[in-house]
Amino acid sequence: MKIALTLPDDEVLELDGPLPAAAAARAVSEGLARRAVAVRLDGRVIDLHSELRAGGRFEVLTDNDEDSLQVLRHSTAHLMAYAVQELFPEARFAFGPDVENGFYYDILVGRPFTPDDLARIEARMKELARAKLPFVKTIMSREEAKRFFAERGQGFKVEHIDDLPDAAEISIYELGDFVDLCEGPHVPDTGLLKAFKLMSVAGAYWKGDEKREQLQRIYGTSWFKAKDLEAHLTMLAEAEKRDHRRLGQQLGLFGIKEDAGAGLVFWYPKGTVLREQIENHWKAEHRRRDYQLIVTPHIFRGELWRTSGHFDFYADNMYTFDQDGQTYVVKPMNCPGHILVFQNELHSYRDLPLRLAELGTVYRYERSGTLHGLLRVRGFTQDDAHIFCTPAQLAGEVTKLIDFSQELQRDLGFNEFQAELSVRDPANGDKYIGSDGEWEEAEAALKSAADEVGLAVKRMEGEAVFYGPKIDLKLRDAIGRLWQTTTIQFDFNLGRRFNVQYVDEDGQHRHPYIIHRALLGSLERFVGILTEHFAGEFPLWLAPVQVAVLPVSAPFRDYGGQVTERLRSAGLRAELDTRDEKVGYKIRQAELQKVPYMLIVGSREMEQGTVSLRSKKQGDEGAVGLEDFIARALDEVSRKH
RNA sequence: GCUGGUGUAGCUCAGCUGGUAGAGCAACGCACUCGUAAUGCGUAGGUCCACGGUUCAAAUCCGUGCACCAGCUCCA
Repeated sequence: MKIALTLPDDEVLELDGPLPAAAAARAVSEGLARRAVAVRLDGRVIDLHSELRAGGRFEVLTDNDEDSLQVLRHSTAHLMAYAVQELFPEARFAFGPDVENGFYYDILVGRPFTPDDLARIEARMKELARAKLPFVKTIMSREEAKRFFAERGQGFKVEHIDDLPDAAEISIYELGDFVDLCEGPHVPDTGLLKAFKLMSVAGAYWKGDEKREQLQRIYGTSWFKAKDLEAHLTMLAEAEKRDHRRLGQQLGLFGIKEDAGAGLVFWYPKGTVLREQIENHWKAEHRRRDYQLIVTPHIFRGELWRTSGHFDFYADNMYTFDQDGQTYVVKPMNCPGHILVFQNELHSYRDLPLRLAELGTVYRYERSGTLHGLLRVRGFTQDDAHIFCTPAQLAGEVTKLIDFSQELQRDLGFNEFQAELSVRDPANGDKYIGSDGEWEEAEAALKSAADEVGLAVKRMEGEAVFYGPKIDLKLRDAIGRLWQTTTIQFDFNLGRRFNVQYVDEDGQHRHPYIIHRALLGSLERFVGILTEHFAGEFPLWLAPVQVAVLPVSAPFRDYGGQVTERLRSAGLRAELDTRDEKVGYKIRQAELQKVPYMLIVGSREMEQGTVSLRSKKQGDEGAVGLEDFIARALDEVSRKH
């Protein structure tokens, strides 16, 4: 039989089939075949050993292809499982997929893996890899496969087979003495597995279910080339250096105090300055866009949370207390408060869209294991707003929001964003509040708004919360990581529950649409991200200390004092280092504190009325006039970068 | 919440198999009066996370709780 393969350049290659994919690759090009890792047929990646029985779009994948990395990583997971099986014959294997940057395998063994075990496993993997063992695929019937794994005590595999759809082809892969249930694909042999490293071990549940067995998950990373592995490890080291928890302490920005409680953030003087800059900018930008800023209480009576429905859903996560026979709730959200403000007067359609904004501090009980520095806390300040609008205003408001979000975050140093549109789970319809029509309308508004600002949106089926669809924005930081910040959510729930109304043109009372949104997410989380993004070297307008004035020795303190005072009167945040230390020491301290500018003053400067400028970016820049420096610094502040 | 690890001076950490604690930085004092990433000497500083247990003796071993770290699960 003839098999027609359409190559990426649209050329069609006719071959006698069936034939192994590797042979087809050789027919395309010998050189390419030597570098082949797998092939892609009609979009599906398959391994080189597999027989081609039909034609289609055909592509040979080399180590340059992103899909090849996935194949490599999944194959490394098998190699690891093989090594584990040899060292721990009683091991029972669960899932072992590839993930971003690597792979893991969930394994059940009688005792915890130690770092020492990981070293042994890795060493054994290296030995096995050098043997260039082939990955051999075999198709089995369902019953045969179940019997096979049952005989070997691999209960998870048997259970997995039962979960596979009836139509699924059941295949196993042999790698030396290790046999695994797997649909593939894999690299041809272990010779390609060279640049890998086992990273860590952590607990994980069988099928992600807390009620099922807890397994040990070994994480590893795997690359085609040693230098890629190295680059990855360097990136991880870089991320560690940027860790906001470490920098928060080193730079005197923020921290968490065990005495006060987990997940509760203390903002130290310098961190408070940083936060204040962000808050001031945030407020100014909101006023400019016709938002009205409000302040609402931190605790509300329990009744309000019954009305809002939060008690039903989140009682376990709310901090409550009783006083005078009343239950109070420390607010976990600002919404009910904003609704009360809206309802303070009767609104006309002419008032809409009405935008209420608040830097509202909320508290939520989060499970202890989920807490993480400033990124996941129990008390945080949302940069919150609620927009009350008519159905006709919906799409326009969302467009404005997406624009606003990106503009605000660009001001703060981020330039790349991704968006996700979370919609209903069609299979679980009655979980949601609001009519089909409302959901469709809201979804369309979100989609068209994103389109209008040219933002690509990934549709997340079933990811919406019960009260409405939402669009989330993620930013990409300086070392390529994505962080979710902005969320724009429709709320079909609160308007009804609180019976929020406005008077329309025709005199009828109608429910406005409510959009709930946070652009930065929370100040705590955002400052954590910001700190890692800039590695603590904040742009001048945000830097807690902008200028350090360093007298060369004691006689020049007075002159340094005058310089400092002038800087402060010009609106710059300057500090004078009066310590009895050599100038080299003071410079080092200012460098470690990541102060953008240092002004060194001694006899020369005092005589000429200048300062000697040293910038964090360029080092020694020589003598400059104080007023010239001030002009330059103020300009930099106003440009925000 | 779960699995594993960790908790020692303000900070970063050392302290082997049990014999009541140590370094660097920071702080403070003295000397030096200093020119672009650490001047020298000295002083002070600890409920070894908390509570209970084992032991003649616990920072060290055991239990419980709390906190932190890596993940899992969760995140209005």
